[in-house]
Amino acid sequence: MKLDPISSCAACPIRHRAVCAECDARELALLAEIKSYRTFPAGAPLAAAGESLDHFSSIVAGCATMSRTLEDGRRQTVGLLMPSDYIGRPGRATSPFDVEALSEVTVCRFERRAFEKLVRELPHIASRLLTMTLDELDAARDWAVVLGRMTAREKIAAFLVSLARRQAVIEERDGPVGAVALHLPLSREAMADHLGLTIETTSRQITALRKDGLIEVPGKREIVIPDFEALALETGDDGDGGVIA
Amino acid sequence: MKLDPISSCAACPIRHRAVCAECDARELALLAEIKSYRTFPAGAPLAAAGESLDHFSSIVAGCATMSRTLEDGRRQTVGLLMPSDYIGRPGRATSPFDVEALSEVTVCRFERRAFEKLVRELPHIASRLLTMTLDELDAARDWAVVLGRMTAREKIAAFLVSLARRQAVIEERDGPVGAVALHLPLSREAMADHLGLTIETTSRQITALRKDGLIEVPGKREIVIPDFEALALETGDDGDGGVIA
DNA sequence: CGTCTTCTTGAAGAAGGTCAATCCTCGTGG
DNA sequence: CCACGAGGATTGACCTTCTTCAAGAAGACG
Repeated sequence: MKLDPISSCAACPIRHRAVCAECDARELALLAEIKSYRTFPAGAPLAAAGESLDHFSSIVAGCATMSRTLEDGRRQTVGLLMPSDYIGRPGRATSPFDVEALSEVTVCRFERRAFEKLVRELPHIASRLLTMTLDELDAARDWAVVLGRMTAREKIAAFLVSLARRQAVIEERDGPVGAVALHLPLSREAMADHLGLTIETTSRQITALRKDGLIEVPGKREIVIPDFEALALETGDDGDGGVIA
Repeated sequence: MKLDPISSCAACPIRHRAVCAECDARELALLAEIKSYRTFPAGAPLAAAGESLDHFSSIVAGCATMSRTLEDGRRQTVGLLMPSDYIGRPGRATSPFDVEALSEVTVCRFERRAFEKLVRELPHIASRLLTMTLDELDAARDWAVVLGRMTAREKIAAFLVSLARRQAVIEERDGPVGAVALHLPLSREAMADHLGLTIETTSRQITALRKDGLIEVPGKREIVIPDFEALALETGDDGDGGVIA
């Protein structure tokens, strides 16, 4: 997906969910002056743990992982970045995690210093950034429950349920009910890293869910959930604490 | 620990780290008008998942856990709240998690509506809240690495290392080096819930670390780390991505 | 001094990891 | 058009780690 570098924010697919969501026309004009688009191919690094990160970027299109790799090679993905999610933060010049494009990724970005100035001077930016960060914090804590206490089967189910919910938001549909088709933006290996499992266990549990009729697997990167509520029951979580993301 | 309800913010132990840290004298006076202190005994619930939460509270003294319990009783702690940490958020009337006092806890709190007004009208509050939330998000993501990829032994080591670091911050000392004494604010069960382990595995790994000379255990709630760096090496993380909290 | 709670230790079992072989699927080139 | 090869995915066999179930020790407290 290519975007015209000077295209209007009005046509931006993440206009109403990204860090600019609360901005008015005047503020958007200020942003447009200093924003720039950049596209990365699948597999490209968008940031590296411990390295400098000079921009604050919002994902416009595509999908990326945020992860850390331990000295001996064990990797844990700590966030799956989808359109409207951001990379970087005001007040810090290095990234604590690796960020890697899963598919071709287009970002809308600001030079760090300039963005810090925006956060200081435009309350609509600061306010939206706070809301998004609080939401991300809740999501990260929800994910800790998945990583710490769920079985392999439940982890797979929880991941598919959360992915279906996020795709619904991105495509501006209602929350998933009944039968849902899902495209997986990750390989089995990336899923395993996200779930704290091995690739073999991930594969086996997908097969098990398929044999139990809870999912169909028409292609390696395609999942059909015939009954969303039934799959959600497999997570062991009654969901009263908020949406898992 | 009891605090005078009308005591001056100037003498507050979390004055320079809490959500009010960036406020000037004039702003503190505004806060003082609407703040109230409340103390909870050990074991008391400060919030319940799915229930309404009418205040934004900062922990002044004591320690609490933030957790979720699955339908079948499995529990995962998603955050260990220490002085200066906050409970609640602007724009949301219910808590996504249970919050429970581990020791006697004193909080400084604001009625939710009043706090939302503060966030809107005092940029120093909004800015500090954003910084704290971004830090919490990094910490939650760091913890995901512990939960998802570390062994039981590494989890215990990572927890003790992170606790030592946080205690140093709270007591306004330098970061831990060499020999460090540590008071555990949690029971073995609470530690297990935090680490995604059983209480038995937690106990066994503490014993193993003791037998290996990496820690001493003078009391059930007391740990001495004779060589902080040696224990940090047991976490398998080289720490280049930021402090684990 | 008993009783309750918390912690520790032991033995057995299960879940998931490791190692290894095989299978797709798709792109390439003969 | 079809054989070949490479990368990812699946499956199988075995093994390690952690959990489960059970019993006992150590404090804390009336």
